[in-house]
Amino acid sequence: MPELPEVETIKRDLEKIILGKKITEVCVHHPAVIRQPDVAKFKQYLQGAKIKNILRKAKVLVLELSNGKSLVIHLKMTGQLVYPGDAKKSRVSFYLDDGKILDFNDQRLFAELRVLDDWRSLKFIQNLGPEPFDLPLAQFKEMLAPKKTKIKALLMEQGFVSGIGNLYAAEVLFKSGIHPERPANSLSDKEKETLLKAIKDILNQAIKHGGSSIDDYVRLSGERGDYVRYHRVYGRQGQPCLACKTPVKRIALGGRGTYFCPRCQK
DNA sequence: AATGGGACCTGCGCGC
DNA sequence: TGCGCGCAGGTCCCAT
Repeated sequence: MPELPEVETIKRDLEKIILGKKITEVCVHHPAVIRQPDVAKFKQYLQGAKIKNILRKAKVLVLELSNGKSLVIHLKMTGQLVYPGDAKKSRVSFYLDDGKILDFNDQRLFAELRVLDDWRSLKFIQNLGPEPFDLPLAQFKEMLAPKKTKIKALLMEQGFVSGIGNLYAAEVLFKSGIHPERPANSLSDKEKETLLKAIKDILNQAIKHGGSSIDDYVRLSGERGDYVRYHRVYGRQGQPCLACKTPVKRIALGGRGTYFCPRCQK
């Protein structure tokens, strides 16, 4: 569930709270989430290291450490970082030199934790398309031109643009008045412009409100993200469109729940 | 090349 | 009450 705005929110929360702190001990309660290297080395590389820098690439968090290595975290769907934690239902607990715990939770065990020498060389990172905020309109138009794929599927492709998932894809298409099944190359120049603006606007607004707490996502403090209040279509099937009162429709697109207004989105 | 489906997992809410 | 089932969606992988 965490998409760009949620991960960015966590990143900013982490910067305020744990930047500069030292990891004194790592307790791995569920080894499945440790993807690289093995658990013993994972712990060894982290223990005693200071958190020197925190960054986000698409939906991935990177904690650069004083020993030159990096802790790379992909929360996937149900991953959470919580501080201060109590190590009760966490998959991994990071004990910090302030005497408190940074807990990593993940109900469904999809998340991926790695310690790497060079996070930039991770294949997933290498394959990422541009971040929407760094994307000029001319380039966006060029990128869409040869694509026949349904626009919503394309927006969610991390190699195309990075950071957008199912929820924000639905919201930006509603705001743009574009039907999720439109072939990407059928969008007019005007629509492409509207769409890129909607992407930037909505992601920015969502960051401003600390992201969207739908299922598991919470901020570092455990607080919920407030952007749910501003959702127009996501999760609202059968309810009246906030613009025209037509019931919001839900279809399956690429196996994903897709919400849209059949009247406002053409 | 693009699309669809399954796999990875678990907990929740639903209908019976 | 309790069971089985579908569903939730980020990403990879495979088949068509």
